[in-house]
Amino acid sequence: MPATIRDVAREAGVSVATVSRVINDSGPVRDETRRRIREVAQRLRFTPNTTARSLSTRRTHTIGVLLPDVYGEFFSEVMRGVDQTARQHKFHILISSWHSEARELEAAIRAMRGRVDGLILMASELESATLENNLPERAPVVLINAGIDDAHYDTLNIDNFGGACAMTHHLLQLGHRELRMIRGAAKNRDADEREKGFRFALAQAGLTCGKSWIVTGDFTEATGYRLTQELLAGPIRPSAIFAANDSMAVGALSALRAAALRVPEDVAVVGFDDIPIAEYVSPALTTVRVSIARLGARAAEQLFATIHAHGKNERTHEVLPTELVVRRSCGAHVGEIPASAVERFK
Amino acid sequence: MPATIRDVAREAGVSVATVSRVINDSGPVRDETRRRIREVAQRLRFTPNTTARSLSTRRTHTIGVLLPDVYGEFFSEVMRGVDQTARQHKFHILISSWHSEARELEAAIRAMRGRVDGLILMASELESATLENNLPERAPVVLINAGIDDAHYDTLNIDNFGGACAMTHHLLQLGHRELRMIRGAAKNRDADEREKGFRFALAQAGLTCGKSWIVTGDFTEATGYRLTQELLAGPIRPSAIFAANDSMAVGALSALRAAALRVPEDVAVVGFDDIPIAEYVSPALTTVRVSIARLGARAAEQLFATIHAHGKNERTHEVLPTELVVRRSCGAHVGEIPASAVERFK
DNA sequence: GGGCAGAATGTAACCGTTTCCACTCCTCTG
DNA sequence: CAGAGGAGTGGAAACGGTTACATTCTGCCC
Repeated sequence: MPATIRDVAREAGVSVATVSRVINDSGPVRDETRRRIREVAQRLRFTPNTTARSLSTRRTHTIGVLLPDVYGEFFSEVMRGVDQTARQHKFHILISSWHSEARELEAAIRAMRGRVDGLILMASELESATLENNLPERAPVVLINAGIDDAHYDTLNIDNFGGACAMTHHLLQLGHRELRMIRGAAKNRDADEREKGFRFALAQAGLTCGKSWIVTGDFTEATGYRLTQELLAGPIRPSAIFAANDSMAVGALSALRAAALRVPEDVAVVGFDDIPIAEYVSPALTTVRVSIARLGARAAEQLFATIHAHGKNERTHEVLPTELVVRRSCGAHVGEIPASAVERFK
Repeated sequence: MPATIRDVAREAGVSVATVSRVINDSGPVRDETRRRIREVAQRLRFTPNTTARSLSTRRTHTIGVLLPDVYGEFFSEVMRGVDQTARQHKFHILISSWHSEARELEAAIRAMRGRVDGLILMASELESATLENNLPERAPVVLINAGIDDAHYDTLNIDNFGGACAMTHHLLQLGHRELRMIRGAAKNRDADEREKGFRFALAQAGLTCGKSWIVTGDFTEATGYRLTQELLAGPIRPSAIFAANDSMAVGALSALRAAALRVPEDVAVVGFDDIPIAEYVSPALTTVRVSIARLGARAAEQLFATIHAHGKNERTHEVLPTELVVRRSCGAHVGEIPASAVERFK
């Protein structure tokens, strides 16, 4: 049975209030008393019971993170960022993922109630009402890549549109005209925006997006592979394939190799995300860099700002920039394989 | 201010005890009463305060997961498994990672105290005493890939030795004699065991492991790349490079390509882990499959078993088997690129 | 030396549950 | 019909902290 604050108080010959003051460095305590209490606490191996403390203070010192489970590489990177920031603030992380179903998401949100001081929610198919109904009134929430821009919540988005736009523009500049896109999962916000960027850039260049130019995958290597085969089976051979994420691009590379086509000479391939592997595949992948860890870190920072301000601060709506990373797979021949990895989180 | 059990009790004209009985389905309550209480609870949007509940029951319905942060791909896969299992048991997951320093690990363990009912700990450089000192007496703990086999804790390990052994044997059978290994981080248990397997298989074949045959990396693509360059700079060209994980193997492939060497014709390359990308790189990577998600799931299952048995059950020490996955990079030419991804977690 | 401010400390209520125990009705049994 | 036993319920004590408020010390000033 671990020691309680009362044990310490008794042993040190003081009241629990004084012990509490020493533990939390709140209120005045004479040096001598403080020293004695510290000594006793140490001897008794006293650790404040966090549950009791939470009950009393109504703060858990914990944030919740709710992620869709699809994103493999994404997942760990986001968490890396969140974890770093949380550690700085001495907060803990309660994590949960949900699997496609909206009802499951609701359950997950509800389950976090009372356990966390705030929530980071990554959900592209989310409705405002879902949140309202399942959260206690105005709990601090940061939405990552959410489908809604509710003024009540902080939001954080990746500049998917801009990134896709830039990439498409880049391909067009290289002379590619038979562009194809393997977009991400249906109804996924990231996927939608990347497609829009693609279309926009085409339109801007005065090109019409052919009907069969866009096919729908689900962000996995496997669909990248399969859909590339489909694209190759079409009447006109694509000159460039823009996969909506790197995993699918890797699948595409693989399929092209199997079809004995050279990249980038016969077909260019580009991706999105810049996952670590991107610079090591052959040819090194031209892609759009998104600092995923940064995303997690920013989300956490936003959340802590709101938590500390007791929600009295302004809501923010941030869009993280993306960066075009040109390697060999697009045919621009600018990049070379770096001998050392990029520091991925600053 | 959310409704409390007292509000419900008052509104329904019963005592809190009865409400509690209805909520938890404990003890007898007349149907009519139960109905009324349920109705009131719903109307008042009553949700039991988990903190208060925890304080009273001394159970948090939460498990802690402590991971080293190095493993990128690993991380998310382990969590996938843990999450799945935790969900089934209706438990929550408190997550934390520590960064290399043992002291940080201790702090992390202590921080979990009181917040969780049990702990999954992945730590290869862990000492028994560290645990004893920082945990409350005999809390349920499952150690993954721990350096210790303390009889007091459940342990779960990957058959690193067997896997590395099998892979080495495979290479030898293909006729390779100039083998090299890029081992994982120093002092890492996985790395150590894989190296042992490598050495053992060599010895068994009557070969002596040359002094410069083994170089030490840190599990990242970058070191795989750099160390391969080093190996190539040696007096004798390696005939096969065994990277202790797939990420480093990918780095190796990249370095060989840069050196204009063909894989597997000039040099064979094999890895360990079978991360998703492995079958999509070129050439597809021969590797050792480890079901990482399975590892997480098993760990969680063990933990729940112990939690539910209040620690009265037997400690278990399980070793998860590995499987040789032969693709093209070793030169055996057996594999082909599958069109659909393997279902990675069952 | 009395009065007083402020520091140091103590008392006890409170946070929202669970649960032990006591109590009241019933119903059944001998 | 007395008594046992069980179903249904309520009262109140935990659980282990925090904190508002009360009280006691100190030292200082006039």
